[in-house]
Amino acid sequence: MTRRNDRPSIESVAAAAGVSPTTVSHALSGKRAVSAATRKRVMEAVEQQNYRPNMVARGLRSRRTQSVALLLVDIANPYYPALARAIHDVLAGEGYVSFIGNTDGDAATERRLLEEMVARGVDGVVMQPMALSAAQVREVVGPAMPLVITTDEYGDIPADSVLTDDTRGLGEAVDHLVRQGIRELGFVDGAPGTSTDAFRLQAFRAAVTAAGIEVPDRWIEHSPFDREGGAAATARLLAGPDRPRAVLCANDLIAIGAVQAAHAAGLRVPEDVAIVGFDDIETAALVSPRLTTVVNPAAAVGDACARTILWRVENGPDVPRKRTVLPTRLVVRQSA
Amino acid sequence: MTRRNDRPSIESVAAAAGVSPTTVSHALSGKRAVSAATRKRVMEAVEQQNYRPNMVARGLRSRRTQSVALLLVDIANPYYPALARAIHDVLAGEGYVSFIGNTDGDAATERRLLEEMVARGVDGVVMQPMALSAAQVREVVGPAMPLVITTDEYGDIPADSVLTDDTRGLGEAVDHLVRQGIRELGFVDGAPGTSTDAFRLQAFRAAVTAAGIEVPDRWIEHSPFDREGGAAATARLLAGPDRPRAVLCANDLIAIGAVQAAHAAGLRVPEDVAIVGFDDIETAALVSPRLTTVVNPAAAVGDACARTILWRVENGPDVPRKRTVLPTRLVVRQSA
DNA sequence: AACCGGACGCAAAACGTTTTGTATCCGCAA
DNA sequence: TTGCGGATACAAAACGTTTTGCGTCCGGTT
Repeated sequence: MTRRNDRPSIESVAAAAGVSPTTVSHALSGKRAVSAATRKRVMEAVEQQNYRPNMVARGLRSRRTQSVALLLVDIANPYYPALARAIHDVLAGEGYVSFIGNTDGDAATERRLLEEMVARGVDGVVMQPMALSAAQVREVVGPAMPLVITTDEYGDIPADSVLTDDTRGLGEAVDHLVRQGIRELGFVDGAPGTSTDAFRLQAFRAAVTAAGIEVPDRWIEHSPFDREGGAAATARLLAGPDRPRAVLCANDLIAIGAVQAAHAAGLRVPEDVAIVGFDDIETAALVSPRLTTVVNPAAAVGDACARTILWRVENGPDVPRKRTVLPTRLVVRQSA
Repeated sequence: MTRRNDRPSIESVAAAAGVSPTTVSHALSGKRAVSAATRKRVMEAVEQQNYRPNMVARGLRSRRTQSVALLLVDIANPYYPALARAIHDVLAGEGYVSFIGNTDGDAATERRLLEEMVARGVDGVVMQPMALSAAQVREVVGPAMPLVITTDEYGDIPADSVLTDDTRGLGEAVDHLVRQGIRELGFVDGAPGTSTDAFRLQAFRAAVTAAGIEVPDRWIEHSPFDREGGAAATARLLAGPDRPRAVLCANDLIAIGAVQAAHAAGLRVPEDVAIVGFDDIETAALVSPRLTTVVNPAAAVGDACARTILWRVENGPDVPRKRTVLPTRLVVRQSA
């Protein structure tokens, strides 16, 4: 009596090939030598029964699940899909499979999702922590878990990281504006308390300082990372009697809102106020005026994350930490 | 000597609580009665050791992994993130975790990813098959696997399904055009051979027939589901001496390309040629002219997929199949 | 007093692999 | 001839749970 609705097991393959399960395992994994003739018989049995090893059993015994967790703030945010896609592609190429989770930048959710992933025995975690510090993340995943994070922090980060050099692209943007004689710059940052935002604002400050420009605090606004927020924040920025001649934004959605706010205020873009975005999501090239923006190389970031996690899985926790920083650059279109 | 770097096991919890592992399991799962006093001791031990059950061991024994696979064509396509997000949200609320995979609409990839997921013991699969038929998908996942698919087929589908009533929204679009006296309609369909495309074209034909309109074959074009393809296909459509007065598109990216092609041909939108999209991705409301389009309720689809898969997991393979069809509707903006 | 059934807890098997220790065989060198 | 080492294969343990079959205890009924 065969078990109903069941996939072939290593045992059934072994029986068909006239060998022990051990030998099948070795024939498939190559961990120990198996004679060519035996291997051939095994492979035929595998083929004929269409055997695929049960990965959960394998995972239990070998402590490798061939899976990694991808924990993003919000997959629906237009920046992430390209990143997720790139990660998925290189992982899939190596036989890994991806879990995905949306944290919403909430500490409790970040923690819960991390625990859920650890409990499932993922081989590694790629995460964009917002509420938790890298150290806190490290604590919940344990000291040996391969971990790459995409947000920067001061000091030593107990994980591998892949980052973007936001200051560089923002510097190009500031230069671009200055060359047009524009020195009155505003900035609409993301919501405070998130970690990206602090660093993007900091990058702006660095870029601006490098250009020898002073930006008054009243020209720095905060907004959620979406269009509505960007419109509202920009409206505030433009309401005062001395308004900036250009506003740089922490992401493209905010920038698109900024353009709308400028239009609503009867201002022309870029003639009256120049707007520059950040990320270069697909929409940026499609809105009107087409958005001048700093390109954040999402696919390259994803690619680097995936390669880094695989490298760490391969090499274990003791090899020194890797920190990858990818350049950003300005793409000039119409809005500035 | 404790094992190095190891999480607490059910055994260590049992020891701390002074009971057997069996009792801990029952205390946690509630499968058998445990006295209040014992349960309390167990819970305290769990708390104190911060015990989380190893899901891969649990999965091996119980054959439930609390995970589902989400197999989409391409997460980077702007329509999918909202869908993925909705699915993720309801699943996460029930303690499930999501695998994600991009099939690219390729038969071999669809098959490989499905097998990979099955091997990992997912509790269910939500998939948008493009190259494989539902029957083929069913065959690789086995007869008992909960399966919901989001593409329609003729005849009986061996899976639960959640679909959109594309004909309805397209009908609204046709009516909208007819009311403006426009009866010369073109259609830019997706790439032939994919399953969505066939059904969207069919929906267009149904809508058009219902309105008593005849559409000549030369006004029907095919294109990949992206902007470049849409522009090229529309250029072909508008090149002839008798061009349609309106072109409906199989998705918004194609429609955005169509607008560009119209502009490139020196035509005004919508005065010379009206353009209507499909999906209502976020970009649709941001391009210029703002796109009139059929809204495809991605979040609602995702929500329904997730609820359906959970329902099926709950109820087993024997309860009758469920088929959910969600309405689509026209949103009128500027392009038509 | 004997019986019964429910509540409670434990031991052992099972899930499907990988891993490790060991046995056998064979050829070749001493 | 003996001894030895490599090649090959197998048996058994292990991974960390859930599940199942029993046993014991207890209170209430006959």
